[in-house]
Amino acid sequence: MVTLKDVAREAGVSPKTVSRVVNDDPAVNGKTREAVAAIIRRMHYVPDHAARMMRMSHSAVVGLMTDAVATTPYSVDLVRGTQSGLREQSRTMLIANTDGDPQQEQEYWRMFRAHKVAGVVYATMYHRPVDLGAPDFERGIVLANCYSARRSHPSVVPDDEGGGYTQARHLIELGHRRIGIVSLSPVLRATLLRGAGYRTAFAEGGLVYDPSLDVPGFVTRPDGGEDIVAYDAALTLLRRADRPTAIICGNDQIAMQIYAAAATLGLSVPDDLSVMGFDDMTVITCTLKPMLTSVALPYFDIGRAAVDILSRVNGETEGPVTPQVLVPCPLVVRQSCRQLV
Amino acid sequence: MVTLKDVAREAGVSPKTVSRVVNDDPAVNGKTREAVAAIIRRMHYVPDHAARMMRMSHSAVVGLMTDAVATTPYSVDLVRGTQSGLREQSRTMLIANTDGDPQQEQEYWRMFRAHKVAGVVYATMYHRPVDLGAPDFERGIVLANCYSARRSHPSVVPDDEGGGYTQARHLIELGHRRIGIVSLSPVLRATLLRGAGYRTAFAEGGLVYDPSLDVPGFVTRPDGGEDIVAYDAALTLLRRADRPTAIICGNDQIAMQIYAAAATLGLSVPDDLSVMGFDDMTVITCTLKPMLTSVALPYFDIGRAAVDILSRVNGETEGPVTPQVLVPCPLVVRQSCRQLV
DNA sequence: TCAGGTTGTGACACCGATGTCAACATGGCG
DNA sequence: CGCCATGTTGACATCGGTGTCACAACCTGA
Repeated sequence: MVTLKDVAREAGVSPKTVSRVVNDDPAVNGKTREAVAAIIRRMHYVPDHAARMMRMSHSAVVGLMTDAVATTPYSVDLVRGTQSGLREQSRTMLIANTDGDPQQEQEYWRMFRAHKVAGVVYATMYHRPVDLGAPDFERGIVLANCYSARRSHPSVVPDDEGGGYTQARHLIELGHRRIGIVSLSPVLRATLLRGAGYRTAFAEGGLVYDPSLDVPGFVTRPDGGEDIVAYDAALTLLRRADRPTAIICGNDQIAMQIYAAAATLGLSVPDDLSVMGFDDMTVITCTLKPMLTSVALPYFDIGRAAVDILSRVNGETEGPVTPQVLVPCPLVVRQSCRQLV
Repeated sequence: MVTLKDVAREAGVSPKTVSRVVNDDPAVNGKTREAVAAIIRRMHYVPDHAARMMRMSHSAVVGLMTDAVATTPYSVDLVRGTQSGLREQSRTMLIANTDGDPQQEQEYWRMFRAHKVAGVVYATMYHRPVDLGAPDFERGIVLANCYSARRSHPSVVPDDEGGGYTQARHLIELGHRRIGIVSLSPVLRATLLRGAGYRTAFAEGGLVYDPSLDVPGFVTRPDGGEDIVAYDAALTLLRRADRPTAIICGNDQIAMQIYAAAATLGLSVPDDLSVMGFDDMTVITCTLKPMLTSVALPYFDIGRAAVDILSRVNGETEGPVTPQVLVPCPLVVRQSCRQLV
């Protein structure tokens, strides 16, 4: 390990002066600065994070605590967004994945304290309320994709209601009047919120909401897992005499099964049936034929926004700390929805 | 911050004794130990990671450097596996995502040095050779999903050749004699290796390898991106008079398009056509109707193995340091391949 | 009873950086 | 010429732990 002292000795100055150069302290003579900087480069000196942190009493690392988000394909973008935001602050990220186990979570809170992380982004896989207990933790905490029922921490969540509205609105604008819905599991908050969005759009467009056209595409097994039943649900919907001309899906996987059901019945997407996805998982949306129009779940932006709020909570950045940030879910138009004449 | 000294004062012992209790040093009287432990709990004392690290000169954190692996749905399992392995060693993980940018990578190497990480797992999105340059970094480095052309670091890679063999072998055992292949981009190492696996299995089964049945499902655009063309490729294959009874896919996305092509031609999977995926992305494999038989890319195991090797490289664990570990790609049988009579 | 060993504990220096404050050189001004 | 402002640098203490070594108290066996 090359240390500050080594550099100082080599440069014939005091350690403090080297420290000044490293930290861009203006109170250093130009000549001295360059001489020292040259030696730093030559010796590959890298300041010791631990020592610095000890002296400064907080670190340039932010903790990311997740239940499973970091490890499911659904929402890795949240990790990317968080990292991207941190990079701009020259910070890095310590990842803790609890798998939903409270004991692991406890451990990781201790770990974060031990590391004196500058703050924590607490993210969940599903948009849902959380109760953090009292993780005696002094620095800022921001919730991502979840929110505190007791409003104890600021949160950043996707605008599911707006997303639902966007899905329905787009189809209505294309002239669809009979629109089926194959939703996520009814227990999810997202389902509830998007439902509200559909109704608003329907009302605006003068459509009546028909509950018989609104069916779940996932069912919960007794063991807590989920089974996708969108294929069968779609078959039922599409065999009706008054079958819908368009189907709104709770996610892109459901859309995949809708495509399959349509194929089974000899219906063409989008000629006979328009399909609207949700999540915008490109692995699916860009692989389906025709490519799937979807509404993106803005995980990347959620991550970035969370980091942003975090630095405000900690007072490192100017700006108000809003208790909840709603991140919009943008429409991504591809080829699966057609204009009705 | 509660410090060691605070606890010591409260307990009426020296800081060193508290330190001993924290570190399970046996040279502490039982009574003293319990008294101190009680106070530690009461005061919520958590040892300062930075101070400890400074004194001990290495940390309990391992760096995970990735080009994009941490942030693509394909391989998050690698992150999970790494974490799982580290957890058993009571370690944690600092994540660095370079997006393939050498400058960012340079920065992150510095960052890892500054953090004195105990080692680095260097993972890539695609199975490929890498050249690390000379990241003057003293601690162990293990490559995951990639390997050093100059054999300068141990690596853990998927057994693509074995995976290809498994795909072909399974279909041959089911009685298929005409097998089409829709592969990944030919520039990928995986494509090459799996091709070798196919041939071995074909030879063993007495089949002749017919190049006209082996077509790429992805093409590289001039801008470097990739377009999936498996649908069209499959249509061509399936319109032949002597159409194959089974198709081996380079990944599960390709399989999705094969399903679509089959549906277009009125062919049923698996009655008229068996389809074999690769990767085992459950988002796809369990959503397709019928569910897709695939060969799993064992990212989780690769992550775990990498951590394992890393602790050997650093001499923390007994065991040989093998220059390259091949992790098998297991067959996951579902409903898309049928036994021919 | 005493030499020699074991156990339990504390004093102190040190890891590598930075904040504080003092010291020194320089130059301008009355 | 004396004095103060300004610019530049270094000595030293300090952050929170742990390694080293000394030391006291207690045991053991001759």
